Amino acid sequence: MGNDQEQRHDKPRTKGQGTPDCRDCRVCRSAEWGALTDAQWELLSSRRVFRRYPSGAVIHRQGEGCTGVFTVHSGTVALRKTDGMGHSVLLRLVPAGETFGYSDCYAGQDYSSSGEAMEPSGVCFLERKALNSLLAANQELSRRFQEHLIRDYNTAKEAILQQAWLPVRARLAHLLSRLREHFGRREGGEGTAITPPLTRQDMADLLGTRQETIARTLHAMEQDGVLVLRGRTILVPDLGRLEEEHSV
Amino acid sequence: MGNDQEQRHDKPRTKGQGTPDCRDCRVCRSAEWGALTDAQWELLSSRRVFRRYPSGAVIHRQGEGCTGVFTVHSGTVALRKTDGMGHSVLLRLVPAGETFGYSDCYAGQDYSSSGEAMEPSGVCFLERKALNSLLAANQELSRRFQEHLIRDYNTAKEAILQQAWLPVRARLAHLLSRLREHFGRREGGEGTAITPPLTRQDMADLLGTRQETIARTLHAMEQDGVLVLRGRTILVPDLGRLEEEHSV
DNA sequence: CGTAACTTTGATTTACGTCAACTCGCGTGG
DNA sequence: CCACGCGAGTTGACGTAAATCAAAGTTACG
Repeated sequence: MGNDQEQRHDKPRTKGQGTPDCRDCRVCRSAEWGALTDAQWELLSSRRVFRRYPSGAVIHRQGEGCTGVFTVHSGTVALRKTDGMGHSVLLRLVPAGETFGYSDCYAGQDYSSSGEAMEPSGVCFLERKALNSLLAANQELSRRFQEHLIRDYNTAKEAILQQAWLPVRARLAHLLSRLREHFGRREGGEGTAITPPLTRQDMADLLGTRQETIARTLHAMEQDGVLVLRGRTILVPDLGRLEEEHSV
Repeated sequence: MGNDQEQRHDKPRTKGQGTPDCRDCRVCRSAEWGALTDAQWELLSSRRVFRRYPSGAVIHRQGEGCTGVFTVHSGTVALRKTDGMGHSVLLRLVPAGETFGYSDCYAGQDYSSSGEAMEPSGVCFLERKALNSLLAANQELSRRFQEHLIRDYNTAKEAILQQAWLPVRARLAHLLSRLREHFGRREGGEGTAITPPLTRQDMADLLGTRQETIARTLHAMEQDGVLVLRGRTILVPDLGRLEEEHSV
């Protein structure tokens, strides 16, 4: 049993083609890396390796020795954790601009999860050694990474509480609310359209449930007028209505 | 609905009586604090506040502004996270020697969980300000705390995976294996006795299930010869047998 | 334009939650 | 010293959310 997570483990295509110039890279310059001085930024630029991954490609594999950190330049990456029996969950989605692999890298442990591209993505890789020298040289960089780590930890703790107490429907509503932040856009008429790069299976893996349950719950919510399904995009007429489904 | 978690919130007795001398304190000198120089140790000693808590007392409350970190000197503390609807889980147990509250303190956020004594416990408190100056002065201290944080984060990620895929029985077996590390002692005859300071309700809160389910599952395991129940202590004749129940 | 991946829907099962009764210490106070 | 109450633990009967199994239907893309 277990779902066939191997479906995704294919062709980690590594073309250096179209490497964007780090100098102009606004997206990467934000967040943690914004703490770097110009000189440090030069070092980073010279050591970075840019790679493109097609949708579904594996960026790093759980259990491999951690060799460095990755910053998402474009697209979306998911971190998948698998146990010894073929079960897996998606721990989180990494949107463009965010860095992942930090905690494994800092602790010097093997990757504790796999990274996979949810859509065609561009990712910058920075070797562990280079990261460490930047961290040693820049206190502020270190501080920012640690705060990011704490946010992720807090999110994980929230997830544990929710998984223990909330039914699938409430967790799904919560997920959609969060997905809206990155994948939602206001529709003129009325309401918000959310188009995450996720299959039903992916949503199930995020919530620790099954794809059939996601389909059914989504349709139940449509019946209740909370949302409208249009292929892979989910239309939410009233966000307040969606949020009533959780938190309270 | 919700379980009556208020049952515990009583008498945070604060007597300075019997404050142990930090100078000789082996238990606190270990772990993260072992990184301190003698001078820094003096500072720590002078700023620390020692408090005793009876079983069930609340040490800090989720949602309150984080004022500092706590190091368990003796006894055991549990970190409980509650949502807006009276539901709660135990995120982790903090055994003697370990420090808690670090991540909230570092991020400068409110306590993200409550700390409660599971048995009569002695706890040292260190103000945020003092911690920060120690962290600023001692790179190694900072490193150790960050590594502790990463371990906790990894544990949380494991818990998410387990909660999603493992049935209660397997999670319970896993819990007992971990409890053995701190609360187990070898019995002469044959086997290991585990006596954690936990009620059935506490175990349920650790696994995200109900007390009745814990009782039933424990008895089912006894039927199957995996363990023997003797009041609050759990006798495990064959640890290998217990571990077969999970991981595989 | 055909095949594989994804989605939906239905029927059935099951692990676990819920509700409720009853027992067993254990400490408190009459 | 016994009665009482209360929290912890156990056990049974029952309900149900969600998993499982199975089979269409649909979309996407080589």
